[in-house]
Amino acid sequence: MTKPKIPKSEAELLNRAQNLAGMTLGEIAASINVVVPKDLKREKGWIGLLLEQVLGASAGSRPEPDFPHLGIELKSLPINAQGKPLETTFICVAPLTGLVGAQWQTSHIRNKLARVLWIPVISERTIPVADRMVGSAFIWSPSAEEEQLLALDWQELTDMIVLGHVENIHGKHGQVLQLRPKGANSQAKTQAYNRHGQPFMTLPRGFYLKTNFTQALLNKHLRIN
DNA sequence: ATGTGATCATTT
DNA sequence: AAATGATCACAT
Repeated sequence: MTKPKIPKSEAELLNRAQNLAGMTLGEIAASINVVVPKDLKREKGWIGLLLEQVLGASAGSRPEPDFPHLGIELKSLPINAQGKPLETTFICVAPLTGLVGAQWQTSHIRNKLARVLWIPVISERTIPVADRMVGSAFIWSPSAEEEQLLALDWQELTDMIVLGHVENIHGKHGQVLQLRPKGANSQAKTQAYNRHGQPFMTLPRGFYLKTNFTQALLNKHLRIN
C-alpha cells in the first residue's frame, strides 16, 4: 500500500477523516492500493486497520495511541443505515492482576478513552465490504457525566476482579462498560486470582463499551452537526 | 502469551 | 433482536 503522511495536528487529522465521509471502503482501499476481503470472517480488524493506514496512524500494534504525538485513539464504529451501533466496542484488555489500589484516574482504559477519533461505518453484514460507506467522523473526549458512568462501571468490575470474582462477571454488570472474553479462543488462558487469593488460569478479558453508550455519542454528535 | 484491530456466531 | 461467549489475523 502507499503510505499517507502522518497528520501534524488534530485539526488536520479530523479534516482528513471527515473527508472520508461518503466514500466506500472499496474506494478508500483502492486509493492506497489495498485489497478488499470478500467478508470479515477471517479479517475482523480489517476496517480499523484500513482507516489507520489511510489516515497515517503509526503502524503496528504497540500499546500506545494510534497518533502518539496527538494523543488520539482511532476507533471505527460499525453502524446500520439508521445509525445504530451493530456491535459493542472493544477498548482494551482488562488487567486481572496487580489491581490492588488501582485507581480509575490512572487506569489504562481511562487513558485510552481520553481522546478518541470515532469513524462510523455503515457496516451491515448484508453489504459487501467494498460497498460499505464511511460516515461522519468526530473527535470525542468524555464529558463529566460520561466519565462518571465509566468510572462507576470500572470500579464495580475492578472490585470484583480484586475480590477474585472475575468468573462471576457477566454482561449485566456495568451500565456502559462490560467485561467479556478477549483472546485467541476459549483455550487461551491468563493468570488471575480466586476468592481465596490463590492464582488460577482463566480466559483473558477485555473492556467493551456497550452499544447504548456509543449510540449516545453518535446522537450527541448528530445533534451538533 | 499479550496487546491491537475487531466481528462472528450461538444462545437467550 | 439483543446479549454473551468464541474466534481470526498480525505484531511484539
